[in-house]
Amino acid sequence: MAASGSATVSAGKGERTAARIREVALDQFSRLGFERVTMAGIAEAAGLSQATLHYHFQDKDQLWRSAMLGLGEVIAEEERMLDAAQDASPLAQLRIAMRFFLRISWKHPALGRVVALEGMAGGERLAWLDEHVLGHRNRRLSALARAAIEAGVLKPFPPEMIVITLQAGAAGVINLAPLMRDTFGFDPDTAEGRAAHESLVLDALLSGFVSDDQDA
Amino acid sequence: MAASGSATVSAGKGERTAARIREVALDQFSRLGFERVTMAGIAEAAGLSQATLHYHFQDKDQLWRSAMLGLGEVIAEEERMLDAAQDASPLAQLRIAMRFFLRISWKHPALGRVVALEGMAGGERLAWLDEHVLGHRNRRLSALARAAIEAGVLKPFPPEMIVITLQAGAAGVINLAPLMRDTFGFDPDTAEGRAAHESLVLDALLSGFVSDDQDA
DNA sequence: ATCTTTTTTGATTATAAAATCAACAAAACT
DNA sequence: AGTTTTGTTGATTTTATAATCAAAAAAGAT
Repeated sequence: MAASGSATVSAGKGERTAARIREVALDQFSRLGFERVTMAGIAEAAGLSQATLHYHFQDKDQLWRSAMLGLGEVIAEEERMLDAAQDASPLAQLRIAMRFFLRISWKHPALGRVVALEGMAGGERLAWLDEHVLGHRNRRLSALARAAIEAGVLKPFPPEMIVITLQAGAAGVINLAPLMRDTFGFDPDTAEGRAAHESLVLDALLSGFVSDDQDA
Repeated sequence: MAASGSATVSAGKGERTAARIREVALDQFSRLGFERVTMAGIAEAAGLSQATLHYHFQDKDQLWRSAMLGLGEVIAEEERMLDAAQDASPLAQLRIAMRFFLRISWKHPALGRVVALEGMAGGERLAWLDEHVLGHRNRRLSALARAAIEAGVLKPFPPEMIVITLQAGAAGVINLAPLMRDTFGFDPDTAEGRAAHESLVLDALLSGFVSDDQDA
């Protein structure tokens, strides 16, 4: 077990390598999906032997879960931001959430990718993600959308669909950056690209759902 | 080689089983991605032996390509529809394309899934898809968006981003139906769900990109 | 400095899936 | 009918990858 004579501050060697493994694993899992990723590939990218991975994580499944919990922390941060804005209007909170989603999605593109990958496939891994990482936050956003509809400031579509469409639309340009490069020779991941994207999401994507008699 | 004494009309036995294999393969590949799918699994679902698959298709890669060309035909149909509407305004053409995209996406959910899956991963398969299936159509839509922007009817964001956001947003509810079921207990794939979704895409998602001084 | 625990590794095993092949069956052709 | 071509299969080989393990190296404690 973790014996630490000195303070909890400096993470022992073991915890540091485990963290590095998780980081590499999250990147690869999110980009390629569970089965395209190999333990050997992660080991190589992390500069370790394959056996070391199995020392720190029982098996590939455990490593996947552990990597995903890293995303959980990012989402928890978003939720704290929403807590701080609880007095704002539902629409204002949604805008805050979307803006934050963009920021963390560019910083941790793994988030949107994982949602897309596992959200399509269904199955056990999705159920686990829903329970441990995504579900609470998505239901919270859905409740905000419902409140905004009831207040007459959002168009009356199923709030679940609105939330999913907003996220899928916002993540599209980030997730599909490889496709955009291939198809258009256009790389959205630049300073100007990100700025244009933020404006596009807030001033076009989101505003399309705002009722016509409101100001966008 | 294909020796057909009688007319080209009746596809020989070989072509019929090849078609069945392609059909099963497309469904599985799009749902699960390339590596989660096994030749044995396809063979079983098609009621054939694994060796038969290798008789009709050299290897798994060839089978994948062949299955993807099935999607190419669906897209070609969309392009013919656009050809027929060439005199309409760019915005009207985009609306037509979106409506058609929704129809085929609900009918062939493989399309959006494959785009999401390979568009994120990048690599050889994406490059192949871009060249043989997706690229032409996406660049065409992008040109329409650019024209609409120049005409002042769409907000001035990078047209490539607009096209990707529209498609990703529209496909979100379809692709992520499993997630929606897990998270919200909400199944979008019903008659009412599809109707609400079509309206959401055309009257909220797309209209968000229309300039404010235009009528949506 | 010595001992103990933690961490890492090379080599090996186990397993699952792709690919091959020789033989057999069905269809098409004369 | 007999012959050739096309299609199908069970059994086998090959290959890629997850998982294990005994031994070594490094870190930490006394």
